[in-house]
Amino acid sequence: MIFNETKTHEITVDVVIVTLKNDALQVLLVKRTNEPFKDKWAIPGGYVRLSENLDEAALRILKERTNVDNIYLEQLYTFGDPLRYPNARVITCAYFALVRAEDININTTTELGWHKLSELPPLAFDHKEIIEYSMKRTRERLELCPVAYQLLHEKFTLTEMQRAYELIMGKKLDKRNFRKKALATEGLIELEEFTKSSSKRPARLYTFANIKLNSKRAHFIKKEKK
Amino acid sequence: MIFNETKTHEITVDVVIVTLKNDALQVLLVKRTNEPFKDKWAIPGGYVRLSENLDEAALRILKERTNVDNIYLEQLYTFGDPLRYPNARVITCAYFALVRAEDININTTTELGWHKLSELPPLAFDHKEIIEYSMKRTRERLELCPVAYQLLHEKFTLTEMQRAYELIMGKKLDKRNFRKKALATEGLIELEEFTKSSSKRPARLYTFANIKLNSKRAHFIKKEKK
DNA sequence: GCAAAAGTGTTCTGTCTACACCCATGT
DNA sequence: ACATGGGTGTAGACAGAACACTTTTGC
Repeated sequence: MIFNETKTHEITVDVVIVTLKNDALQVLLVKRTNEPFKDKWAIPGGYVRLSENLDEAALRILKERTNVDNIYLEQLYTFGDPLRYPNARVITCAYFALVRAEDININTTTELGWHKLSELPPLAFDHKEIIEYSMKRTRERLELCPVAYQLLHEKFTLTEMQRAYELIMGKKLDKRNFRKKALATEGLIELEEFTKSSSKRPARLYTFANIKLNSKRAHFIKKEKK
Repeated sequence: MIFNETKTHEITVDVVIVTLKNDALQVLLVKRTNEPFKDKWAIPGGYVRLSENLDEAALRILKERTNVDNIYLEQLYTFGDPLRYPNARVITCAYFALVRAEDININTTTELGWHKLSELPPLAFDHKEIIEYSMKRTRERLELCPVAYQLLHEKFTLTEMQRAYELIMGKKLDKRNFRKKALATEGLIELEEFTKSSSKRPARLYTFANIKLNSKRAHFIKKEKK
């Protein structure tokens, strides 16, 4: 270890929290009340405490902002450009979480709220880059395992699940192919319940068992009828 | 930003440098001369300078230790357990590099040298975990694009390439299937040169064009005979 | 009875796997 | 001539893509 000029480095954790709301992917942003970037929007973040590891810091910050825990949360990437933070050297470890809109109980105010990914306001720091990178990684991840269920209600229809996939992947999917693949996904449980929609044919509801999300590939296991 | 207890955080970059040498994957280690972990081996690392970003820090440290540049280098993961570094809070951003043994010109001494991944000495800090994680990620990556060529000479035989894959993946591969896939890989160039081996049938040599390594998948493009 | 979303199979194409023999060279 | 590694093809299984009509309900 040769150099010793680290005294003014600081390290933060920033968390990209994405949900599905009003048929759009939305990210939780806070409006900054101080310089730098006063009045710009930013993803929630905070300093890492000495007593906690990075995962714990991300979970704590997420909990503080959204009151959500026990969710899919992944370290994304560490951003350390010297100029990313004006007048200081702040290195940030970015985390990413997909959450159910219904699990979140925040008072959305003028300083805290959901913003559609397609209509982002001006963002502080390099947070636009962090959000874009997180969606890229989510797309790659979604091809390997069905993380999108984190966005859905506990019970959901296949059409809702398909819509979540389409929003993340940014393209339309074939209904029959999607359902074939979805039904073969490990952990998907077919319920004997149906939507009681205001009109239209009722749709069967499904739920997800707790499955390992880091499985190499969504495996194809036939489920038996009850 | 709520907390402000970061004064004693320090941030380093550690680089896992792997090469192929004597028919084995080997990692470059330095012997620590100071406490903590005096006389244990460690992967090369150093403090991030205020003026450089994390990639630059990793490249600089790699250059200092190995005199190699212009290589495949990827940020792996940031390790920030409070107890990973005794008596200090040092968060490290781990990088990973595959290098050609022939490109490296280090004086291997009792304090610096290659160690087989299969016979690692006792390591300092959490460096064993970092090395294991880096190999796991390399395996995943290798399924998507032919990064193993970074380990090979500029001109190589398909058997050499296959051996590199087998060492990384940790399993035997079928010769005919491997060659079929390798020959279809984008960027592979078939040369009109052959090994002049001491005995045995000469083997055709190949080389790699500079290709984008982050392509989604090794594409299959037929190459024409010269 | 009609509007609207739910639900359902087959064909085709391409990739992956498994597998055994002949070839070219040096000695 | 033989030992050694170099080099080649095919058949079967499986996954992904394309594609259209019937069913069920509320109104």
